[in-house]
Amino acid sequence: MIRLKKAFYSNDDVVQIAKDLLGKYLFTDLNHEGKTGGIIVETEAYAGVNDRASHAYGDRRTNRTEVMYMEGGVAYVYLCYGIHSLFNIVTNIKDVPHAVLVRGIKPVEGLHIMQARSNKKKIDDRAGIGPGNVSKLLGIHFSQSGESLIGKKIWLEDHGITITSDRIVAGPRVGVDYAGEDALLPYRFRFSL
DNA sequence: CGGCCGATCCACT
DNA sequence: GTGGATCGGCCGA
Repeated sequence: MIRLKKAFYSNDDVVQIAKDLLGKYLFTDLNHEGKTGGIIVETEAYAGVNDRASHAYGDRRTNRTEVMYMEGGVAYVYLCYGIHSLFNIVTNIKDVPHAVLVRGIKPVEGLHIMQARSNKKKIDDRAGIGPGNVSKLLGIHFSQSGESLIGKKIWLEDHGITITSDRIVAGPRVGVDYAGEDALLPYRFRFSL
């Protein structure tokens, strides 16, 4: 297994990164609660200032979105619907606000810890589907926006799983109807185990 | 300062 | 299939 390094995140093709992230392992080890993680099974790419679905559309620099303008390899986490923290992986170079939303994981590591964090009866392969659920199981909170993905709290690993393009299903992103034509872009990627 | 709304989830019908 | 929960961020005044 190899920890993903800076170079992986600094690539300028956010759509390619969103596809490459499928099959990678996402781990957290927060507040000494123990290591938790799973395999990324669904992602969405958000392509910066020209993407109407992105929070950074039109070069909107605010306190919240400033994290997306950091050099690739940090977490952009924000509150959605007043309840859910959504976890994104910031990519590209400094001042180019690209990001990939992690929409689903297959739980693998620290299942009992995830169980305690969730309201679910059982942590199965479906428990990590949905971006709100990803953060909930991993213990990620929007206050952790800006956290490095090269550190010891949140990180990604390559375990040699390769998802060939014929196994990847692409489609339009979820919940972005307001984005006009950009809502139709096939920037959502999934695969089945 | 007030009002609107969202990259969602879950319980309930 | 549907509607309620719930609150920070953004924008206009």
